[in-house]
Amino acid sequence: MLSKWRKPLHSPLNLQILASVSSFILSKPPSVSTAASLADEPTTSSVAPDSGETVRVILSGLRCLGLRRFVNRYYFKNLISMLNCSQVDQILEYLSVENADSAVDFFHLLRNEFGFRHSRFSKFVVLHVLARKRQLKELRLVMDQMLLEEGSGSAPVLCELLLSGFRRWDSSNVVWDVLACAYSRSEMVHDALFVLVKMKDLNLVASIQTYNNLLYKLRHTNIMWDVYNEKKISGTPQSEYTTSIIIDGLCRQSRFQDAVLFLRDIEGKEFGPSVVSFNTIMSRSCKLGFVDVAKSFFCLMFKCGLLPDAYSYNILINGLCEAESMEEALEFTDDMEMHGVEPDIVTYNILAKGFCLLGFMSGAWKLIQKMLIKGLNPNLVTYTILICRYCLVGNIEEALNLRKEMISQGFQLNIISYTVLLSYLCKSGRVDEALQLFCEMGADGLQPDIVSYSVLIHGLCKRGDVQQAIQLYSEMCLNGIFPNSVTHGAILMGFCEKGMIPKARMYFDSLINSSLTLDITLYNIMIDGYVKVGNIGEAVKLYKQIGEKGMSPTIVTFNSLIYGFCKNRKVDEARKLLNIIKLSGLEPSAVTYTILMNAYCDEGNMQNLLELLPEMEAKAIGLTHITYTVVIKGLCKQRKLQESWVLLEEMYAKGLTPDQITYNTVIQAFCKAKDMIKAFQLFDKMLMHNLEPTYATYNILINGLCVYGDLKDADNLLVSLQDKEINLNKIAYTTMIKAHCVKGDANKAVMYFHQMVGKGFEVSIRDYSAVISRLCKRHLATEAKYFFCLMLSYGVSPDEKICKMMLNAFHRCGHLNSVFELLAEMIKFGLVCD
DNA sequence: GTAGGGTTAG
Repeated sequence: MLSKWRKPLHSPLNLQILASVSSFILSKPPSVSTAASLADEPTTSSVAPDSGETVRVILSGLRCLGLRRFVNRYYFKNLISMLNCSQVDQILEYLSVENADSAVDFFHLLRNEFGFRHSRFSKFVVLHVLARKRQLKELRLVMDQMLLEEGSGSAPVLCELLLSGFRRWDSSNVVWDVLACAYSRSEMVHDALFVLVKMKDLNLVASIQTYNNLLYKLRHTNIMWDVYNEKKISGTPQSEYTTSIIIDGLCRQSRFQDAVLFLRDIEGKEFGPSVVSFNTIMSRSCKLGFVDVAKSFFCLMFKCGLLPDAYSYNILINGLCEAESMEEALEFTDDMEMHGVEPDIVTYNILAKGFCLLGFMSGAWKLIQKMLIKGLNPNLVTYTILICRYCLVGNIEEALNLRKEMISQGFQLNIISYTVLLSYLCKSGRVDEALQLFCEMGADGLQPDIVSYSVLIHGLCKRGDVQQAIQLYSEMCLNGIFPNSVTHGAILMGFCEKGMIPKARMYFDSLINSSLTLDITLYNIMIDGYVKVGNIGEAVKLYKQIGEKGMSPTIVTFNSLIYGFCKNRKVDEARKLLNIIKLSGLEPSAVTYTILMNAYCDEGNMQNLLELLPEMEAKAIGLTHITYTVVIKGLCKQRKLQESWVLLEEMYAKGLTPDQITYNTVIQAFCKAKDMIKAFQLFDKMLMHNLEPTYATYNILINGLCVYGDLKDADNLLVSLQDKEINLNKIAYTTMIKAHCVKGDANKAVMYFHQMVGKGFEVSIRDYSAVISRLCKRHLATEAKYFFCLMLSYGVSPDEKICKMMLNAFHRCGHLNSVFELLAEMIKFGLVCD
């Protein structure tokens, strides 16, 4: 009864099963004594059927009834639910010979309806059955499921089992091959390589699909060549994808020249350059910014007798759009049509993005009209491109409206479109709205992924909510999504921003030591954390470690170090780093120069500051709005107010948008120059440009009026702001209080003090101290005493300094009773007095 | 082949 494809069963146990099974098939009921000898373990109960008997009874039932009817019988159902792994192994092994279809069905039935956890042996039995039946799709599914359960590093165990238990099974080659391929597909590349080595030992040949898959996964490493050479030796026939994967790999390894040589080398061979290979190299050329090179390859395709497909055109059009050569992109679109290749939805999306990049929203909309006329409907990508654009220019409301429109058009947003919205909500500080949207996403039935989680975790950390971020992080892990270095970077930054440097460092070390997340950005975040607290020493140590770990610093690394030296007033050291940047083959950025300029500005060294500008120009590094602000700050310091105003105008002319800090800088300078009229003109200009003034803007104006203008005007300004329900921070009030104290108007000071407390601001001993000290200086001892009592009534304990100030004032004003009262209070508070 | 996430400056 053994079929030809099947290895002979050799273990004694299997032989016994087989013996009993054949007797069973011949309709002879198995004797209890035979059954007992088949049991894995001695039966302890005389009522329950022993193991071997159960197996035989089930096999008998299956044979007589067929699976469906069998499982509907209560008796059998009950029996199945009591099966153990070894019994299932026996049943499946038998069925694989007798009735392959029912082996597979029985396997699935146990797993899906009985929640049975199959042994590796059972899984391999079914995999071999599927391989024999050439049911490759299902074979891959079962294999994927198996590897998901086995996890990384399981290859040795599985190979051992294949070798010991299935070596002579038919279709063993297919199972080995699918195993290698599944490991590769499931990102367990080392396991895939292990299987490949074992296959070579067994003289089994892997399929080209497996080789291509593995090559694809390894295309960014040198191991790619080992696999490629192995494939050549094994004699596996090439496919046209193999060459395009190699070319893609070389491009990704920044070996563009080698990729071109490889392409040239394979010309004329059986699988010479294909359209796919050309597309790959064109795509890479564009990504490297060499659109012209891509164009030459495009022409070369014709010369090689190949016709570009829609992909080729789209790649080139996309490259042209990204290089902002919109006109040429449109020309190629026409050319595409002329050559009988119809522009598809991807072409239109690429062009729409091109218009968006140039800021021509109207162009994008017109294009969509044209697309509709051609009978092509916008898809999710089209909408996402538009949402991105609205967000980028800060118009999140319009982006959210577009979401509503999408829903009304019957589109369900996918994870990517939601993540765009989440990201920009977080970036503009609207983290709570992002969390709300995140919930809506879940209600839409969308599972958040690593990117959407990371966006929110980052948003929370940036806001200082590390605790909540960690909660979300745990939730993510519980959902089976594992953090990557981007997620870790967010948490690390959260610790740094909170000033929890030792904790950040511990976290950092654990990440770096795991070597799975060796990432330069993590170094940059940690280095920046150190320099922000002034610890340039540790920052430099980490910088040195970067090289030791075989990585290279980026311009961000250097910028943070330069910032650190500047912060420690070692501007010369910082400047030296500028040369080291150039020696490391990196280019300084606008940020590099801005940090240095700011340091020179703080030193009052305008000459050095201004000398950097032509250097930037020579390197074609554009000034950012922050660079301008720093230059303006420098000019303001030199009281060159007119020039700074001119620069502000120049920014608009150059398409840069001055922000609140730019305006605050110039406004403050005009205040200091007692030119409150110009200060308020700038304030109006700011409003005209739809710039929301910050707390600092109001504080600067209030302080300006208090110190350099008329205090009454300051009172009026505060009232008018309060009338407009504009939020002010504590500094606005302390400024007013200070000014009135200095002027000696204690009543007004008291009034603002009460307003400040009424707004819920926390008032510290320092705030009381500031008021009391000013009042004491003006010999207003009674008023000072009022604030002192107020402080005690709010439960704020006095310190020695404040008491001494008051004692002096009382003495000077001859308030002897108050002196004694205060001394009594001081004793109560345990304050020593001489 | 088109859409999403991280680090630096005032």
